[in-house]
Amino acid sequence: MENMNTFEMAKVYAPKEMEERIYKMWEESGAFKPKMVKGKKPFTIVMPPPNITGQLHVGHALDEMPQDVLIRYHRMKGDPTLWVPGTDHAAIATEVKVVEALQKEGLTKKDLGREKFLDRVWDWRKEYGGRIVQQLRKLGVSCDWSRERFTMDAGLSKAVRETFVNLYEKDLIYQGWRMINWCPCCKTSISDAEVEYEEQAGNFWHILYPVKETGEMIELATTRPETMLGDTAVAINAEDERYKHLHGCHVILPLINREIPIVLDEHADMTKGTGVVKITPAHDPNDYEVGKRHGLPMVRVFTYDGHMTGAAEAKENADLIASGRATKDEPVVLDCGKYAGMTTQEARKAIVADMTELGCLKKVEPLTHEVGTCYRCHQTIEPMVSKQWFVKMEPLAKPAVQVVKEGKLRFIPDRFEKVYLNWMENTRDWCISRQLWWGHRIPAFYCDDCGSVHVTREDIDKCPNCGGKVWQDEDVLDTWFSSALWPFSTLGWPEKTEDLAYFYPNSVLSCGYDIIFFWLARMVFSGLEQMGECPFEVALMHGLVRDAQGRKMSKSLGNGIDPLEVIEKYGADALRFSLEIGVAPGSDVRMSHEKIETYRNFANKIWNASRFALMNMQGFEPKGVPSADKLALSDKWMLKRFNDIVREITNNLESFDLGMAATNLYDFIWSNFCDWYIEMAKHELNGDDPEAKNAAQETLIYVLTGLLKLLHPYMPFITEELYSYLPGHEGMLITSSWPAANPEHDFTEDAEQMEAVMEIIRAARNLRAEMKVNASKRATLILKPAPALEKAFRAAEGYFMRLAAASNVEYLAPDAPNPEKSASAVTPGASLFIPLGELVDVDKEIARLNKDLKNAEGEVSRAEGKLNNQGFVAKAPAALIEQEKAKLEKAKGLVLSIAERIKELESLK
RNA sequence: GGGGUUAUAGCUCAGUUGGUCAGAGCGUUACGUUGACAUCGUAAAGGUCGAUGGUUCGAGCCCAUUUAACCCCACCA
Repeated sequence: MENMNTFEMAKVYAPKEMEERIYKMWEESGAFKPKMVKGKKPFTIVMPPPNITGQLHVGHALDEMPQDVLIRYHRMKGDPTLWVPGTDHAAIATEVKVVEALQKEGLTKKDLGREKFLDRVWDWRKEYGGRIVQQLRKLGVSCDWSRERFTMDAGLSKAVRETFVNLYEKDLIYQGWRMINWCPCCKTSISDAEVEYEEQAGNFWHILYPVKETGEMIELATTRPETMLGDTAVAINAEDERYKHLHGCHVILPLINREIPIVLDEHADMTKGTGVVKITPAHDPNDYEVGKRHGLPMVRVFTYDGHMTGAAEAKENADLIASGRATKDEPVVLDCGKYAGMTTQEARKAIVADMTELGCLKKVEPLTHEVGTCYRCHQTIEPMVSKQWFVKMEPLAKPAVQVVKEGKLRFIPDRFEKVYLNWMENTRDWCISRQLWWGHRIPAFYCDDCGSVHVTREDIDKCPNCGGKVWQDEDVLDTWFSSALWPFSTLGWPEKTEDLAYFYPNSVLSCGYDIIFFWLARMVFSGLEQMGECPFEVALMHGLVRDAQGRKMSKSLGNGIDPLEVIEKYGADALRFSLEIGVAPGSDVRMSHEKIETYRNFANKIWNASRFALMNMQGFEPKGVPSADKLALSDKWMLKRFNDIVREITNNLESFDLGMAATNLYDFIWSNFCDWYIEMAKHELNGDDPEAKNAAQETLIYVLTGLLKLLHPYMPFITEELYSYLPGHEGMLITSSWPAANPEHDFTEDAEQMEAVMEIIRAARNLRAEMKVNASKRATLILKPAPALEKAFRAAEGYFMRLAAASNVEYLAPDAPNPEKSASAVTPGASLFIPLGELVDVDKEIARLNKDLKNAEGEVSRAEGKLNNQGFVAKAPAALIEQEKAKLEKAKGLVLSIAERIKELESLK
């Protein structure tokens, strides 16, 4: 490919035109597909599948970044690298969207019926499901789209079914009546993990129940008076002296005059309130347990859509019991009479009013308490007793705890290990059935004739026992049940595919810490159970995106950042970099347009640095690696520093310090490469020594090529584009090889000399700035160098002239008198003088030098203190002591030189 | 109630196993357009690393106590 004429390169980097073109080139070239090599360890990540309902938001961008960085790094390293993308059917979220769409047409789910409704969801999916996947491409994700999966596609549905049947056969899935979390808004059960607790203002209602045997009133407190109609006991503690006389007595429930027993139970805490607690087994998890201990009846008073039950529900329930299809575990439904049909909130008001009228309300005490809400719709959760399917967690959790304790699964940062273990060690059975239509239908078939239940891999229509007609369970599975299988279901399981054998277990799983319980934990035990191996070795956690003030981004606050808009304006690379740079693993990221702009500017910097390099390549044929003999001091310094940064970035990536690697790259490219090296190289490039020029060209291209490679995982588009312009490039950057440090370029000594030169340049600039010398006014730079460095300084004259505005450089012997009327400074490598004639004010000169002297003296006393400390000398490592000694010598020398200079100036006064 | 995170320059944050008189970006100030880049350059100002005590020759980093903010988990009637 011919080198691009640099005149065609725009002065300003314009991402918009190139990103789409480059992405298309990558995708069509097959660069995203792994090169499977037998015996070579692959690097695999599965992408957390975004919901098909999703619109790309900046949280997705943050989610993809660490993955794409690692994937691109490993691909360049030469590992067989696979990143599997896909989408999640998102049972509730999607169903809600489609129901809403129907509502606009005046239709309900029931109007359509199950089959037609599902057709509508698939239509919806066809229309919108691909949207998020197209949007992800704009971020530059380099996943293998040919392996894209969907949690509801045929293969994954098979995996779900296989898993369900496996667990059922092992007795790890069971069906039963249990206390579950019910969302009256979504009208489905949800798992414990899906309940979010919110602090809410509420009341403590102190109410009075009359005791039948003694006629006295006992006081108890409740936060939910509307549940009292479902009370089937009152509990006191057996040890409670206050109530010993009530053992065996009963109370008459006001409002409905139901007689219920007073039971003795440890749940009643003597130290809390009055020590008396009402027991509503059908609507409170604690009371449910108490009820089971005492064989109390369960009375349900709420409907599944959040109203008080009435005659209709009660009759239905009675019929069910009469038909024998209800079990003893099923609550009896109460006709709540005058309260029937009220919402629970309305009932609360009415019941409190009626109790007040009866004189049964003693007092109301305001309090704030944690209320469970649904993570989807944020409505209050009602605990209900309901027949559901559960995964038995204890046997599954055990190995999932083990793998972490044995270090087979490592969390980054490791504090999340504790979060994970705490959950895994205490988790309760997982309620997996959902009263929805969109999702994987539970493969359980019921025979009404013989009452048997059959869980099968293939659908059946006849009862295997009696040949009677069977019907399938109406419910579907929790959407997380299918995503729990993602690391192996996407590779073809339960089929024994080549992909599965090669890419399982995965290498890394990266996700936000907010889905550790929903997803990560469940993948671990599912992988262990179905595959016998932990699904990944490393769990790399990231945080949440916040706005500039640290608030969560939300629609209501309007503080969101639209990634598509940002990409349009600043480019995907700028967005990507701003999400990664300086972010410690697992911590939240603040985002703002200003921040993204900063890294757009960085992209522009690289663009222009490359433009500069290309402008200076006329007639240049790169040989690949610069050889030592013709290299200038600055070239050697650059090559040495490049070695350093290659090692540093590689180490950082290996240890998952992605934010650190980005910071290092930013600093290195801007400061070392652009501000220093390019500026110095201009001397050779514009000089009349063709060999020196060639060496600078060689170095410039070598280092620039390497830097583009190092930066590529973070800023894939601009680096790919620039790489294509470089002389000597081959193929695409995305599939090029990761740079390695070249030991022949470890020019340590030359680099030190260069640093001494740089120090003089800084000092000279400082002097000029302080003396307010116009930048365009050149002046003689007089050096009194340390003898060992004079040669290096003479070689660096061009840099002094170019970077320190020196008109010429003169040298003084160590014992020569210092020039008069000069601004001066002292560096370890040399004293420098800039004769500025009348501009020099001796008093100011002395003042400034005194400041420097003070600093140097401070350093001397610090180093001396250290070296005089017996403990330090005895215990510190030898290298450190040597270093300290060297520093002391240096500082002492400085003190002497500065003091001498001051003395000299004093005498001039 | 249990667990966790954070506290470093005006703002946002780095600082990897304790060892170069504490770093960056933005902001501020002063200069500056000499053909890569004003989406830029040069220089400067600015911090007793939340507080107290301890371990150590040596602490921003380790330990204890403490203050403040935030987060997660938990069935507190």
